[in-house]
Amino acid sequence: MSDAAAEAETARRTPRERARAQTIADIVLLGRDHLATHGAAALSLRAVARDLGVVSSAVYRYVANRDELLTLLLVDAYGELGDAVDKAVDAVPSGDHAGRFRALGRAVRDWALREPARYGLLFGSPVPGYQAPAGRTTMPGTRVVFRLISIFDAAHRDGALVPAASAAVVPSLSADFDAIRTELGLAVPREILANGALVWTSIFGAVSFEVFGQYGPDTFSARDELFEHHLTVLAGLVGLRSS
Amino acid sequence: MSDAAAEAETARRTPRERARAQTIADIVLLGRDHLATHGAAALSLRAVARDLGVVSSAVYRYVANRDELLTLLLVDAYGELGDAVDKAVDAVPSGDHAGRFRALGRAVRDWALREPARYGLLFGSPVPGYQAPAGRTTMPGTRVVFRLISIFDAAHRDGALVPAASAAVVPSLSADFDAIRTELGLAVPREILANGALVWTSIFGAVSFEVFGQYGPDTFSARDELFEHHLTVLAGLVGLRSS
DNA sequence: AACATGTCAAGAGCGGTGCTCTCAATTGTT
DNA sequence: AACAATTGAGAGCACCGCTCTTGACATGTT
Repeated sequence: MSDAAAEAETARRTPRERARAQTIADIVLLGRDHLATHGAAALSLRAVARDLGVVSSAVYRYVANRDELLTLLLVDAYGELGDAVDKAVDAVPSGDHAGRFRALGRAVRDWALREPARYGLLFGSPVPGYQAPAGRTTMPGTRVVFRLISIFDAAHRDGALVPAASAAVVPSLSADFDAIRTELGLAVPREILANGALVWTSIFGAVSFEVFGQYGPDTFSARDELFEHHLTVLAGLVGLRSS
Repeated sequence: MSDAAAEAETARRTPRERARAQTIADIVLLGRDHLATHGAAALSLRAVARDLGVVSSAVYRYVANRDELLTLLLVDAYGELGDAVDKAVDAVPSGDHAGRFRALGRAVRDWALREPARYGLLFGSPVPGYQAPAGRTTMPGTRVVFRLISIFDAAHRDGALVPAASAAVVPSLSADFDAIRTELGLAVPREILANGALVWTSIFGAVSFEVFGQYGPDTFSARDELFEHHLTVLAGLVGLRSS
């Protein structure tokens, strides 16, 4: 056991620390509820304190300020989305790359529709005055996109990507994608990666429109089918033949 | 002149009404500034009153409540975005359909990057507790998408859409798109329309990622080129050959 | 010119928010 | 049992949205 782990273990041992960790966990849980029902911008420490059965100033013993709670909820939501995506993707055989892609897209959409307020916290307009601490949020925040890229890369290594007539990538963009390729050790060519970036943002564009109510209430009655159709088209953009 | 217009003209005539309209316009202007700097959720009537040089309760003479001001700002922003898009599209010859499509996409992105907070109000997470009155917002809110569709339709009528191997549209979706086609009097086939819906959401997905800071600060240095590349790919989805 | 009407800004006040500080009580440790 | 760390409570500050009342002002009519 490492020193840090041992220290953490010791810290967990004392009843004080255990109680403290439990209280923080409760606060996050209550904050999650409050966030889901009232939205991110309306998240109120006082309301959390009320639900916790404690006076407002007491929660500051456990959470530095509102931004800190927001950060906790952010990593909490990122983690849950990442878990949902991983579970959905892992349920599809590793050889079925198109199936895994579709599973990822569906998992994102399903989670977003189930948790609209938390999705809004992650991918909606930034909370005014709040800047997410990169050190604590980039890691959980990049899980899903890394998973998506790994699907593309695995498909490419398996020779499962049909070479499509993809648009050429201008030199300045090539530098960006080449940097990503070397950093992540990818074999997939940069043209696919460039289209993959569009696929990535397009999934969230479609999901955001649905979650944020940009489609009118009546324009689309077959929203599941619409999203499935979009997934099919997007899969084609990277050369994934639908299974 | 219609009765309503005559009535409006008469109402405008009285100095009282003129002053009142001017005050409301000032409030919207100040609210726009406040929105741009502090975000939608932090929009404060008191702050607007301060900037107006008036006590807080006085603004309620002109604007019913915070939601009312939000609605005014919403239609104001929709109008400005629509104007920017129309201007950009009209600057391209009507026969250059691909050029008009790209102009639309660029106009949306440019406006969004110029006005991130107002863009967030239109296309970001909904403001908690606020429900936009459909009767006043759907009309200005659908200008851009109608313009996009009209570009697709004009290109189709000109025979400028190269028939691509587009995915088949399932029956339940066909009903939705056929309803749109008849309602708007479109000649473009539903397969193109289905891909056009994806193009529509994808543009906003890409723009939202950029405006809301979902790309890390370092992942893409050539963002203009990335968006141009995405436009090229998206144009191909509806069979628009880039000019 | 005098009056009645309509409109306005101002102020007080309600309950809510984030956050800080002090003080007393509880708790775990020794 | 005594000590020290930790905790909750309460008061308080400045801000918010919103309502109501009051007094001043301008307007249009008589």
